[in-house]
This record gives sequence, structure tokens and C-alpha cells, in this order.
Amino acid sequence: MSDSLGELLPDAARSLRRRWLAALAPWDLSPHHIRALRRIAELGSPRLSVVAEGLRIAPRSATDVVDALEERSLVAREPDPSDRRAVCVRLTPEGEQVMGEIGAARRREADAWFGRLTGAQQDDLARLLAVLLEDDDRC
Amino acid sequence: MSDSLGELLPDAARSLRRRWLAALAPWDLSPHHIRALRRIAELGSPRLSVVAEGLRIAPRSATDVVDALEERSLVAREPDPSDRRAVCVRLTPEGEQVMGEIGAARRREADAWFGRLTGAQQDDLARLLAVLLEDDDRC
DNA sequence: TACTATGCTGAGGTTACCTCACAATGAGGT
DNA sequence: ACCTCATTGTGAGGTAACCTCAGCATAGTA
Repeated sequence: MSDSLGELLPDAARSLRRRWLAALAPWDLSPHHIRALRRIAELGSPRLSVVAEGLRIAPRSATDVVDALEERSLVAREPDPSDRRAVCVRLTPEGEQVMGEIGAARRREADAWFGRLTGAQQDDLARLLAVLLEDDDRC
Repeated sequence: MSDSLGELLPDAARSLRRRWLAALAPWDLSPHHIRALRRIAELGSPRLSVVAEGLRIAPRSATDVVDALEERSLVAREPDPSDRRAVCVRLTPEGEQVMGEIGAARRREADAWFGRLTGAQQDDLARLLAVLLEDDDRC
């Protein structure tokens, strides 16, 4: 029974992820790049090292990710006003627009995917998952 | 609200996956290699191309995966009796033992992780996820 | 001023994929 | 029997996304 849940939960997440992957294909951005953009959008103008931490990759690798996003004019590097060694990253207007579109598409797909459940069932599901994620820093 | 679920479900799956990753570290097998072993164990003695299909990788890449597992004496290649072009893959006794241990560890970790829910809540969760996964071939 | 720590990046390596070409085999038609 | 075409696995070689290590500029401290 717990074995069944151990299959169901990853399967469900994978199904949703696959759907997103298909829906976001038009923008030609890898999930990782989208994750980076989201992180940058959330934090406003984070340092490169903070982006790396958010993506759980080495700082050196964040350089490459930001290079790729900058090449596509979705983000821009700017000097950190408080430390001349550091580099901050910020979404360009184009980046903001793309993130808006992607966010809308994500929400649309999620709505459709979870649409097999009633509103009450969705609330139940959210509550159960929230319990599982309590204090998740221990890991 | 659906946005919240769109975060919660992947977050939960990721948390569980991370726990598994840590628990399975002693065997020094990548998740992908474990997935391959599971597939091979499930199917008994599948062709290389079937393994590739199960892992959703190109047939050529399955060659490398099986090479790695064979190098560690976890699987063995054997000729397909019905087609001399084809190669089948089967778990060695050592592979079977490792899969037994890994399966037990997986189950143990899943039990612990889902232990924050009561038995009834676990049943509810399983039921909701099953609804979401009905007829998942449409993707 | 000198010493050490920090933030980013160039150089070069690893891993896990990929495509393409090819040899061996199978299957079907003449 | 033979010719043709499809299929199976693998060698060769390429790519993307990571990594570590060394180095430069800057910051913080004695």
C-alpha cells in the first residue's frame, strides 16, 4: 500500500511535468532555464551565486546558465552596487514578458490536469501534500 | 489554488525522491541505473531495445547503460533464442540480490515518508492520485 | 600595508545523452 | 537459391550540462 503510493506520487508528478514540458515547448527553453528565470524573477536581482544555490548547482555552472539566458536577451547582468566583485542578474522586459506567458501557460495546464478532481478534492489533495511537506528542511 | 497544487505536487515528489537518493547512496547506482534494473527485473529477460523503450532513451544509449550494469556483474547479456540479431538482458544472482535490498530500502523510506499521514489519509491520497492518472496514455 | 577570504570566470574533464553508419540477421518476393 | 528491404545492436563521433581547479579583482581585517 505504501508501495503503491511510492509509485503513484512520482508517476503523477511525472505526468504533470510531461504535460508542462509539451506546453512550454514553443518557448524553446529547458526546464532548468525556466527554473532559473523563475528564481531570478522571484528574487528580483539576485547575485549569480544565489541563483546557483537556488538551482542547486555549482556557482561556476550558474555562469553558463546566465550566459545562455543573456544571449537570448531574457536577463541582463548588472554590477552589485554593494560589492564590485559580485554580479547581479535581472530579467529584461522581454524576459518579464516571456515569464508572464510561461506562468500563464503553466497555470492553464495545471488547471486542466487537476480538472479531473472536484474543487473539494483538490483542497483535500493540497492539504494532504502540505502535511507531507511540513518542516521539509530536514533532508 | 490550482497554482498551489502545481507547486505542492512536484515539491512532494522531489522531497521523496531526494530521500530515496540519500537512502540508496550506499549502492552507488544512479537513479537511471536503478530504473533500468527494475525494468529488467520486471520483464524477466527483455531485449535491449525494450529496455531502451522503458527508459525512454535511444536504443544506442541502452547499450551503454547495459554495458555499465554488466561491468558491475548485475546483469548479463544473452542471445535471444528467437532472433540471432537480438540481445536479451537478465539479472544475475548478484543483481537479483541487490534489487531485493534496494526494493526493501525504497519501501522502508516510503513508509517513513508517508508516515506523517494516517492510514486513512494515505488511502485518500492514493485514491486522488489514481483519479489523476486514469487513462494517462493521452499525453 | 600585508594577508586572507570571497565572487566570478577561463580551461579542461566527465557523464549521459544523441545521430549516423555499418555488419549481421530476418522476412518476403521472384 | 537469390535479391531486396527492414531490423538489431554497436562503433565512432558530437553535444549539453554538469563538475573541479586555478586565477584575477575586490573586500575585510590585523
